Amino acid sequence: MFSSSEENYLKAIYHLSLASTKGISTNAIANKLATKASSVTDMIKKLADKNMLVYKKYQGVTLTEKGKKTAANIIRKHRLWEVFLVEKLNFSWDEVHDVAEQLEHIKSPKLINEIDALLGFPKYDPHGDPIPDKNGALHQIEKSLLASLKIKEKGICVGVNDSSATFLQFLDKQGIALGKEVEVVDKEDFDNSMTIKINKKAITISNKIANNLYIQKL
Amino acid sequence: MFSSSEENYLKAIYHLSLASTKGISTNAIANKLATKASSVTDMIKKLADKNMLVYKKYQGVTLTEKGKKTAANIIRKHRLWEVFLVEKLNFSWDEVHDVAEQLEHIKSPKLINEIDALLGFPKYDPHGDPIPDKNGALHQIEKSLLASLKIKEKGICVGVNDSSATFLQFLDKQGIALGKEVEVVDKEDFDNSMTIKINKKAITISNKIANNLYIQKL
DNA sequence: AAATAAATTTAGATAAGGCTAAAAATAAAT
DNA sequence: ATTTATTTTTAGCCTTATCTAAATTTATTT
Repeated sequence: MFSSSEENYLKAIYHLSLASTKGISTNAIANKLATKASSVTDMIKKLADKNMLVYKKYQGVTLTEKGKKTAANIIRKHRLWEVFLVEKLNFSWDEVHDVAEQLEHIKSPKLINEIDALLGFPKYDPHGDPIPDKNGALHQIEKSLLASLKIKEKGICVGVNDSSATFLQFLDKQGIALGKEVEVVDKEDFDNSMTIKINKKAITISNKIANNLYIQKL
Repeated sequence: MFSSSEENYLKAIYHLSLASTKGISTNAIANKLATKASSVTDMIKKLADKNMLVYKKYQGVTLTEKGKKTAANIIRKHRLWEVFLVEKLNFSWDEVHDVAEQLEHIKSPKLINEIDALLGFPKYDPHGDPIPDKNGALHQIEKSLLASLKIKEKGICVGVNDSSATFLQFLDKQGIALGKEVEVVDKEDFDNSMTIKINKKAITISNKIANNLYIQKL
């Protein structure tokens, strides 16, 4: 059994591993968890003792298969709870993160399996992120950043790269939601801003926005 | 904000206070929480500093109004989660306690209010215990221990005094459930066992059983 | 009322998780 | 190839929540 703190480390390392093939550095973990490098060193020693990851001094860490599976299971719980909050409890997608962050640590296999069933075994969370299955496998769909689309290309909004409340609320205000169709109308070389058509209306968004919205090309 | 540990102390003291008019002793708390008296002394000092209870050395403790309200709110969460688990997630009444013990510490007013609404604002948990309202008020119904009924008296099962899995499973096996009608057919002076009629069948139960089942007299 | 028993508190330790500051190792730059 | 900068680790300390053992207070007996 793992403490909430250990689980948070595993989750952070798992997320960092997706974006890198090399070992994950102490500093990267410290940064992700808003903690200090010295604290990370202590914890990764502990997780290495528990065979959750491989650690060689000064070389960063790599999750073992057991570590990956454990982390994926926590992420599975987090994302299933997010779906539950939105689908059953009238939470909006910008309100779910902090609560799911607590709920993911509840220990009860039956609980999460029943939640999964109640929701009809969803495959994606409210932000478009895939929900790992019971074995920890992820079925990622083909998706591109909106920023990478060329003029005239069309696609469906399928996910966000930033789940902060401010960004999500901005999308709400602009009428941008998962499942909606967008078309790139124009791109500006100077600042990489782009004009897109969504809800039959043209709106202009900055490059920062376009770099945080995932599209499935049509 | 309170730690899970602080919340558990408040809850334990609240429960003990219901069964006693005097201050709650250090030992009683230690016993309830399966911890040591010295640990209790430390914690009640901390809770006294936070104005949750009044503590005078060697004299036991009494919850303040704030302490009562805080404790009632935790119990409210516990019991609402129990109802949720039984009503929505196919848990049986002997499976809910440990999970609710974890869920009661989740911090999110919106979460528990939405759960309450989803369940239709229930007034009792699966064991027949009343759910405190948002102000911490309990609406206890009139109930008696089955052991106190005389021969020929009838009533409806409305609660249990012991929520352990073994006791609840025993009740299941005997076909005893909340809402069912029982009649005392006979009582044995020697061991205080009694024969009751339930589900149109007569069964004999020990005094220990009869002392853990609450009845609303008819 | 004094002596014994029981309950409670204090003192000192421990473990988990985190921090700061200093030391050591690795990486980058001249 | 040294020097400098950055990263990582170690060492020592803090807090929370425990515990054991000893000391103290209250309760109970004789």
